[in-house]
Amino acid sequence: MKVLKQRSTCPVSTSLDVLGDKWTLLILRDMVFAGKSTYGQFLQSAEKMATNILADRLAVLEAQGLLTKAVAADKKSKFTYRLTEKGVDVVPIIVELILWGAKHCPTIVAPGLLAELKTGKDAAVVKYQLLAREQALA
Amino acid sequence: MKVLKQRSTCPVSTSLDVLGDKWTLLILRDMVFAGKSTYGQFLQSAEKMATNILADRLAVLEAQGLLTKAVAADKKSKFTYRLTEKGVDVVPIIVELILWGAKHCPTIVAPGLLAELKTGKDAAVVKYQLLAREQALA
DNA sequence: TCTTTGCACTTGCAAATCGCAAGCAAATAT
DNA sequence: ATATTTGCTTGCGATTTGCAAGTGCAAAGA
Repeated sequence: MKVLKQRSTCPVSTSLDVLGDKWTLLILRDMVFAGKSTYGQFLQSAEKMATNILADRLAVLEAQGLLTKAVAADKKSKFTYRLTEKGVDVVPIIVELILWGAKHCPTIVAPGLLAELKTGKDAAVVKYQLLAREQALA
Repeated sequence: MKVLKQRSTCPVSTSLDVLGDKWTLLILRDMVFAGKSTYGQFLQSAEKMATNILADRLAVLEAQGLLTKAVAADKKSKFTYRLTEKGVDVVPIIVELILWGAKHCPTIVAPGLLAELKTGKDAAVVKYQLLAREQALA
């Protein structure tokens, strides 16, 4: 079981203890905005994360209760990762990262999504959280 | 000059290229919510970051245009770091980290701040961004 | 003037983490 | 029976981190 060190009792610090690295939030992004749920799908992202890092981060996220791991419905040799409520709650953080990146860095965002976030951020957050919950039941 | 590698054109990824580590956002937190502006003040935080890491992150943040470095008004041997607009724009990200951490991890938040964020998040974001801009002029 | 103190880093080094390539075992597919 | 897919694990060199100590400069004190 993965144990994380808590550096202080500040909420920003404790959040970063879990989410503060270059890969963890990309996994959650893929689950929320690309509907991904398996190890193989996560590996195919543009950022090309290493297999050992992916395995490690999935274990941490499961240990921290942001996602659950279950045998896939179609294949016994496959696992399906789904977001818990604690995981669904990071959607607002990802949304803010999208907005900041889109504004200040050279990026490519799906134009529909960006417009949606700019005109009604709160509604969009609720929508993607609902979508994520629905996938968790599938 | 610090050069950052961009892993993809996804805005989440590019944001994490700059902000995605355990320390950078703590510096910005200290500037926004604790009014800190000097090397020595950053070192005094509860998380005890190493001096070389702090120097490196300040250089990256300056190179990336999130903050500016200037000789302090009172002492020529001191530097003052101030947020740019690009830096002020990360306030919403920090706010979401506070809310997630406060909800899901054992943390200690100033009760007034937490209530403020929960009852009127957008207003609170605007308020702390204004405060940060005022400090940047001081 | 000479010394001391405070501030902002820099340096050195062991330890931890990362990136990359390869290997492995169980479940399917052919 | 053999090959492929899937989800990891292992090894290892390179990079990054954490910790302690040192450096350079300006201002203050004696």
